[in-house]
Amino acid sequence: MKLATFNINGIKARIEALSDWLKAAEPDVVGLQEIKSVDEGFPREHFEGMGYHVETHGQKGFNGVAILSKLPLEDVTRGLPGDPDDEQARWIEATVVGARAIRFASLYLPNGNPAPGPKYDYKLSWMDRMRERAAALLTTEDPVVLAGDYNVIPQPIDAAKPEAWVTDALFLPESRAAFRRILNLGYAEAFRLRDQGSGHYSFWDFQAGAWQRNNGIRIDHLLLSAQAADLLQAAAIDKAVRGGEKPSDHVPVWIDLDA
DNA sequence: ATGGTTGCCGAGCAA
Repeated sequence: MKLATFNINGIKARIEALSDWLKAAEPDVVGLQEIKSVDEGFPREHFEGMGYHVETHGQKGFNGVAILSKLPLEDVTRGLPGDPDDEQARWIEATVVGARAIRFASLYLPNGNPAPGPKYDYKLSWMDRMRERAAALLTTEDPVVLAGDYNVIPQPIDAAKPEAWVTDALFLPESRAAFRRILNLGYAEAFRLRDQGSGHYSFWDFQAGAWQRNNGIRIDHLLLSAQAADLLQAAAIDKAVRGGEKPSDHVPVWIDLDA
């Protein structure tokens, strides 16, 4: 089973690019981020026509997450628990019903810039809440896959120019420590499990020729519970998507599970 | 330091 995460940066602007990638890569399950659309505005029928079940958790103008799945989705929940006043659409969960059920989340972790400030406080408190939810998910029997735009550069090797990010919310020690605390619950970051090398990125800024200079960062991750990690066959980044027509600033990251 | 770009929508905000 091929499962992916893809921050598409606006579903309306990315219908073509996303559809082209779906046809080429044929993923079974995709977590989307930054759909930047309300649920009613999401082109659900288009992707249903391509053979996917569609579940969305959107809001007007920005944020918004979704799950596309060729297999049926059950027990869909929307929103990250822990703060009833949080109205930002950044989390959706569902159980993928295949030969083996998999609990899958699509998440859009807050950017947090500028740091320090209220946006950074929100990022860190959101990560606390995510850790609580990630811990709760480990008490179930099913393999767990937490896929999304984490807005965290885990290590210096995950940036072409780590020195340019030292004061950025994506790379501050507190952000990286909060990410490690989630891993330490018992999650493995899939790409790092398979590849210890440097120079692999999932995001290149639209500005300042970042793509042309390969000035990227790796911030899109799939976290696997032990049961999921045991099934891992492959993990990869579809870098070439960034060079396509009207690309997102992120590219898809995917895993293959023996499930 | 600044500016550089894109998408949401129709003015700035978010990234």
